[in-house]
Amino acid sequence: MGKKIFIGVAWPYANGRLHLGHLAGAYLPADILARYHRMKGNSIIMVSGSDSHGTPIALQAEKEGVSPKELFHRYHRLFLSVWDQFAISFDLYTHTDTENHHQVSQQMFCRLRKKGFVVPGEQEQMYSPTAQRFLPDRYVVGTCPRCGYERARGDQCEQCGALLEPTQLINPRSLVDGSVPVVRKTLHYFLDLPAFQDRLKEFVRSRESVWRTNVYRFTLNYIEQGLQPRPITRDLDWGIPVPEEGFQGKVLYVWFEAVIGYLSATLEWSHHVAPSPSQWKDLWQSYWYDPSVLSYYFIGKDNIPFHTLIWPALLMGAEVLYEGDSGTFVLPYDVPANEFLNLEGDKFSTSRNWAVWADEVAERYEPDAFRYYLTAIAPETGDTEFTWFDFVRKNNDELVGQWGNLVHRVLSFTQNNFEGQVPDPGLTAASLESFLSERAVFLTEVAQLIESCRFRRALSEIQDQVRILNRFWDEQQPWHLIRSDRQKASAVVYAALCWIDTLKLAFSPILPRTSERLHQMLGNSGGLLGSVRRHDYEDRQGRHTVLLYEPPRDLVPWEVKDLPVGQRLGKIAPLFAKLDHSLVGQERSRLGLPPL
RNA sequence: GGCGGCGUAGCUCAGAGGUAGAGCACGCGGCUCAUAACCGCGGAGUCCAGGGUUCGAAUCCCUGCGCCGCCA
Repeated sequence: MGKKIFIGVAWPYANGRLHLGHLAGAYLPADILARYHRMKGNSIIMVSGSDSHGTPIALQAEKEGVSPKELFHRYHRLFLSVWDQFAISFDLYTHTDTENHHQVSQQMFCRLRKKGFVVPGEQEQMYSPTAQRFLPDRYVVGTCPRCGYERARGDQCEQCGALLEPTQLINPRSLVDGSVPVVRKTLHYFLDLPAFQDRLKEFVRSRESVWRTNVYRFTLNYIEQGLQPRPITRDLDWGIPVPEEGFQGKVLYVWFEAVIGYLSATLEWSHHVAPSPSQWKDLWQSYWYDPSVLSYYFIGKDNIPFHTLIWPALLMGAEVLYEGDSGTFVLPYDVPANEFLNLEGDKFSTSRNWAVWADEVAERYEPDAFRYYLTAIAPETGDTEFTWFDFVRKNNDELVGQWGNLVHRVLSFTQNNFEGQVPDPGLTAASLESFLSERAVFLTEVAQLIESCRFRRALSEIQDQVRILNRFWDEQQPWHLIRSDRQKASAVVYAALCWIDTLKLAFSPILPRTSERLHQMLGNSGGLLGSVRRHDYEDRQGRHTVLLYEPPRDLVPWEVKDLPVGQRLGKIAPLFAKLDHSLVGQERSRLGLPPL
C-alpha cells in the first residue's frame, strides 16, 4: 500500500527575483523528495505559490507608482518560468490573491475566532493624519535613539542594527509624504498562542527523532521561553480583508494567511484535477484529515517557528476547515529547514544585487548542472558557500568527468562494438551476477537517505557508486576483451549498462532532465521527467496563471530493472557540457569581483 | 542581551569517546573505450582557543572568540 505524502514549500515573496539561494534552500530539496516518492508509487502532492500580500509589496508598488497587484503579477510570472527552467515539479504552484485562498483564509480565521483562539485587543500604532491611515513600522523613519542615524526605520536602524519600536524614533516622519505621524490606538485580533503551550510542547516532543536537531532544539526552546499572543491583523489595504464588522481597512497579517496557503492550495489543486466536482472534496480531505499522511515543509532557517509552532497551532485550533468535516487536521511530520547558501564569501542580497539570479543563469547553463552543484553543497547542516570556481570545478570533474564520462564511454563502446544493442551476457560469470545484485542494495540505501531528507549524502552515495563503476570498467578492460574474449566483453558491457540504468534512476530526482535524456539513450520506454503546464483561469479576484505538473504517462518505477538483451540504444550524445574556466572570471566580473 | 546552529587538510564539506575522513587541488605511476575524461599510490591537519570529565576527547561538560538565524 502506497504512502500519502504532502509537500509544502515556502511561499516566495513576490517582490524580488529568485536566486540560487532560494532554490538550494527549499525548492530543489522539495522537488527531489517529490520526484522520488512519485517513482516509488506513493501518492504525493507538492504545492506552493507566490506570496502576494504584505507591507514590502505595498511599499515597493507605491515607490514604483504601480498597483500592488501589478507588481506581484510581474514577479509571479517570472517565478513560473523559473520553476519550468529548473524542472521544479509543483503539482500546483499558485498565489495568495485567488478567491479560493481568500475564502479559505477567512474561513480559518472564522473557525479560530469561533473556537476562541482568536481574540480582539488594542494596539498602539503610528497614524498619519495627512494620509488618514495607519503606518506600518517600516513606513516610519526618524533619528535612531541609539546611534543618531537620521534615517532609521521604525522597525530597525540600518546603521547600528538596533531593533526599534516606531514610537522610539526621535523626530519621526512618514515615509510616504514626510508628514509627522501620531500614536493612535487601533483594534486588532490576536492569536492566543499561550493557549496551545502544552499541546505544542507535546507535539514537538513527539517529533524529536524526525526533526533535524537544530529545528528541534530551536523550537522546543522557543516554547519553553513562553509563547506570546500574536496580532494576526494589520491596518493596511493590500491583503485579505478581515471578515468581521467594523474592520474595514484592515487585513489578515501576511504571516497568518501565507501558511494557510498550504491548505488552500490543496483545495485549489483538487479543483483542477478531480475527475468530477463531487470528488474534489474527498481528494483534498484525503491529504489533510488522514492521520497516516506524512507532511513535509521545506523552508529556510529564518522561517522555523512559523512552521513548527504557529502553523501547528492554527491547525490544532481549527481542527477542521468546515464545521461537520470528519477527521482533524494533520500536523507537520517533518520541517527540514535548511541553513543559508552564501555567495562568494558574502550572503545573498536582493537589494545589493549580490546574487546569482535563477532565471538568468538557467539560460546560460544546463539547469541540471546547478541542481547537481546545489545538492552537493546543500546547506543541510550549516551555511555553505556558492563559488563560481567551485561550480565549474564540480561540474567538470564530478558531473562531467565521472558521471557523464562513465555514461559516454560505456554507451560509445556499445555503439562501436555491439551495433548499439544491449549485448547478450550469455552465461554471466558469478562475479558479475553478485555485482549486479548489489544494485538493489544500492537503491535501498539511496532511498533511505532521500526519505530522511539527507540529499547531499544521497548524492555522494550515488557518486561513490559511479566511481566504483568507473573502476570496474577500467579493471575489466573491455577494449582488450573485445579482441581476446568477446563473450566476456559482452557480459562486462551488459553489467555496465544495467548499472548505468540503475544509476540513472538514482540520479533522476536530482537530475531529472539529463536522466530523462539518458533514459531515452538507453532505448527505454516510459519517462521520468514529466511536464510543467501553465493553466489560466478567472475568478472574482481576477485572472490567474498557475502551474500544474503532469507526470509522464508511463512513469518509470524506482526499482532495479535488467535491460532486455538486444534493446536498441537511442542516439548517443554527451549528457553534460564541460565549462571553460574563463567562465569563472566572466561570472565573477558580473558580481564586480576580480577574475581570480 | 537571550536562544539555536556552525567553526575539521590549500578549497568545498563528511564524521562524532578508541591510533584523523572524502572529493578537488598537488606529486608519482597505469590505461587509451571515453567530453585530456578514467584507475592506482602518496604527502598533507595543535579537528577555533582555553579549562574540565575519562584509561582515552575532534567527539561529552564549562568558558571565551568568530560567523549565521530567530527573539527582546
